Amino acid sequence: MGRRSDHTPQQLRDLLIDHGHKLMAEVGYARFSGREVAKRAGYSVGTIYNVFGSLDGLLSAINTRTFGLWAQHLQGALATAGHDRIASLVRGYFSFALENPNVWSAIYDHRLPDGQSLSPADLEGRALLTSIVEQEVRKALPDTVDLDLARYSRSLIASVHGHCSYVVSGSFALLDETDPVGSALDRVRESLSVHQNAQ
Amino acid sequence: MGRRSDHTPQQLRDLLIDHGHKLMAEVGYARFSGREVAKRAGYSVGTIYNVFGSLDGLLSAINTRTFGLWAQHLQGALATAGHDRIASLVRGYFSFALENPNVWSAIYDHRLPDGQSLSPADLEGRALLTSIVEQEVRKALPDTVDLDLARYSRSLIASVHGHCSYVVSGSFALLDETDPVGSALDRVRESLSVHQNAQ
DNA sequence: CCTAAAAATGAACACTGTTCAATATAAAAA
DNA sequence: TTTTTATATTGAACAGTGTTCATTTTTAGG
Repeated sequence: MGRRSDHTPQQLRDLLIDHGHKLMAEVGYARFSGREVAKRAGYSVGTIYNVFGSLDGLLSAINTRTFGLWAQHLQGALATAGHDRIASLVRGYFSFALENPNVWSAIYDHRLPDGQSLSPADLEGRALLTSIVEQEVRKALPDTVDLDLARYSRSLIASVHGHCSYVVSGSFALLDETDPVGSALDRVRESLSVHQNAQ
Repeated sequence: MGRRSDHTPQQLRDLLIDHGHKLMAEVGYARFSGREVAKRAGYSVGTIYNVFGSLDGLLSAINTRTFGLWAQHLQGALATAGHDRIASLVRGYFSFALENPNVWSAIYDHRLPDGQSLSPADLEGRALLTSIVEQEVRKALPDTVDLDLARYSRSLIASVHGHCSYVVSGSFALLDETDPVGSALDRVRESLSVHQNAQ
């Protein structure tokens, strides 16, 4: 076959990402299969390579979609937040991961081969999440604070991420950790308080 | 063949873990192969299943060995530490990961199938690391501090872990993060300072 | 209607994890 | 010493994987 008229190139791209994302949510990174994605989309294996160049390309696109959903989730949490927006942010970070463990984990499970890096489109699709956090961190600190806010925000994200990844991977379950979200939030608050009170 | 006399059961176990750990260091989790481990050890595929029950069993054992080496690395760092033992600990955490990225990442890449959990032997082999940190955190705080030190130590580990995993996975490289170890240490110090000064 | 360009295919290849009947070996019994 | 028994080891078989690419099908333009 060739040049079927049932999908434009863009539609085909989206279709494969749709089915890929669903499959990832169902079975997780370890059981993910490119062949299965093609089958579900009604195309054959080779099409993935025509459209994305490689399986890594599809996986990157799937994960970029997850970043988008995650950013939406955070914006939803902030929209209904009270005065403590930082708490809403941290809770939103965790709740997305816990509600979507397979696609969330896939973000960190997938690593590009040495030398390769994400496409500009993928990078752009993932930047929103960081910028949301940075905006809230800025609001939480006095204008006079002497900090590289981009760097500092990424560091806070890293702290929360560490807690979250222990929860999702199950390392914390074993240790009877009852409130990992609370611990993460405590660490963030401690750091913010240091910089709020600095002169 | 059967009952070869060139290795005792324990020696065979260790031999497979040796070669498995080396292969993991060379190629990383994604390219790891049980067949290849067996071949290098001079045995056939089935032997892995005889000895470890499953490939997950071998992978768990390999990762437990990594935990052991990591704990040794931290003890080495503490042995030559000056007055700032917390800094040595955080730097040791990072330097092990950066010097052994493949085996370090494999700890988090490998996840047991749903319902399965680590053997008691594996759990015990991994506990040392946490206990080393807990001991140092205890030393860094006044005896009067009102904290669950086990929980609190795990939370600090999670914070450092988050920074470290961003470095090893390359997420931070992209963002021109020049000093992730410094950021991690800053967050730890901020938290400790809050509890050192509390009354 | 014909042709040229492009999209879609799927067989082929080299790998993977896992199982398990068959086999080779060592230790125990005769 | 020979025979038997128990068990450690094997590797073919199976069902899957990612990746390539010559072949085929379809569409669009002349």
